[in-house]
Amino acid sequence: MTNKDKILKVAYRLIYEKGYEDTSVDEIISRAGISKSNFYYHFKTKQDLGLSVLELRINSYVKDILGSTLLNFRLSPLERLDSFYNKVISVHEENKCRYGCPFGNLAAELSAKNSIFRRKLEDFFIYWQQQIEDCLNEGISLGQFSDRHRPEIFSGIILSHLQGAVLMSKTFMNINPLRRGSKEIINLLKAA
Amino acid sequence: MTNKDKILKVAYRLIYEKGYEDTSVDEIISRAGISKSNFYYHFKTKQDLGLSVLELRINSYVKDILGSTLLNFRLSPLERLDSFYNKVISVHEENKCRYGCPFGNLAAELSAKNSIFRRKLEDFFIYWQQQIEDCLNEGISLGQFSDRHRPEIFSGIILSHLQGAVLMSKTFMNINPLRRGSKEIINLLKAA
DNA sequence: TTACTAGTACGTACTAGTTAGTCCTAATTA
DNA sequence: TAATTAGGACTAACTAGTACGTACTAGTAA
Repeated sequence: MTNKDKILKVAYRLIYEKGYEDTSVDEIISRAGISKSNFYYHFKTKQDLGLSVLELRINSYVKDILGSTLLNFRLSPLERLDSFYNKVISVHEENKCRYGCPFGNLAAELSAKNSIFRRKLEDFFIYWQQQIEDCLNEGISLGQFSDRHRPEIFSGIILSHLQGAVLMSKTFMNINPLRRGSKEIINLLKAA
Repeated sequence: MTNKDKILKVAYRLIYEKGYEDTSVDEIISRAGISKSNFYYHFKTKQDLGLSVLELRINSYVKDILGSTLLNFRLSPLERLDSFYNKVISVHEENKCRYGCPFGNLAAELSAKNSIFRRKLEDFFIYWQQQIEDCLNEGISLGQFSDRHRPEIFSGIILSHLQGAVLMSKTFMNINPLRRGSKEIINLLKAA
């Protein structure tokens, strides 16, 4: 593994667990076991690294989380949404609900004071919501979901609720807000 | 106005707009026009101040925001919930959606690393959700809300969604996630 | 020759928090 | 009445530590 990869790997975890500002370059290089000059050889600034880490997060989220659930087109729309919620729940349970959503955390911390991070997050949220909307649309045409809820609006509710529920689960240190909320949303969608 | 009140007033705003860690004691005393030793005369530590500010926030939120809307019992349950959403929307529009929810922000920033803040926030969120649940229960018995949604569960969805929607509105710098989401939730509740 | 790595020292700015002591008022005491 | 004491409110100067980032030397490997 190259030193650059070591930096990215360490920062990937630290920024998620402690937040961006609270993760220092000194701690990253110490944990990666490399020199500071080497850090600044690979990354122009701390923000440069932070943005790289965010892109990595997005890519691996799309591939590993969404790809096997919401974007797994071998599943039906209902199965896709359901498995997505289950996957998110199991990830947060593994972390004892401690860390919240990597994107929501960065959005809360940085979107007011750093427009570059804000725009990257905004783009990803828009993409994410669009995937939910597509799932809802297909589910409605297949008769799996009630047509009472307009996908364009309801996808926004699903994404917002997910962000808030993960935050509540983190604050309560308990998966129930996310588990119960997601279950009820699935029920709402199924209800005729 | 006493120096202690000046400190509280300045910190009240700064902690909301910039977050807790990003608000330094130096900036607080500089804006309040007092000395650092005076700060530490009135507050044992920065956290001591932060907790005082959080309590102030909670009290004034209950009094000024909830008191005139969700807890204004001269209004019907539907009017209470509707006016609550409208109030939250107008507050965030005044801030150009920049700052997010004062409680959600602190929860995202601190609940993983400071259990005192976390518990205070948890208590308030529980209280908040209970007030929503009471509103839903009364609305159902009056026939204003559909009995399809169990208040105990749906109040959690409303609170989580609100937190997430405010965060999305902050990230998008646009009130629509909150406005459209809240409107749809009201519709869901009204639907027979 | 170019890419990469280590090490060390440093600069500047900022952080929370401490120290020792001043000023003023009000109560107490001779 | 006059001296003394206690304590609240306050301050300038300081400590000790951390942050990001830079400068420079020196070395390794494809």
